[in-house]
Amino acid sequence: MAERRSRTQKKKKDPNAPKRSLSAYMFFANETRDIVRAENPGIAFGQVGKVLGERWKALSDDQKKPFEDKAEADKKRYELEKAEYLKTQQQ
DNA sequence: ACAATGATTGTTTGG
DNA sequence: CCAAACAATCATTGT
Repeated sequence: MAERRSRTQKKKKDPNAPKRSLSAYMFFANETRDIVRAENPGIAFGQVGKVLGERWKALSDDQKKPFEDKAEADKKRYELEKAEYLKTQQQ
């Protein structure tokens, strides 16, 4: 159910498309990518991705908290552009 | 009002 | 530049 669209635009949604915000995983990845790659010199691209995911959940909910916190802040960012987009499109 | 959907976010490496 | 694997997201939409 709900197949993941391999990503990369596929369909249009909105005229200005405010784009949503990032996910905690993105913030976590920003830091982990450094670690994972540091511990796995020469690791393959697809492999790192998997290892990353394992690490992500490997953390305790409290550890993801800091990441969620950033995701939370990013969401606000989206809200802002969304408001602008709505305003613009309404005009 | 409620439910489901879709679209999106960022990272990794390599030709 | 783009591709998959990884996870979250969560706002928008339609009836």
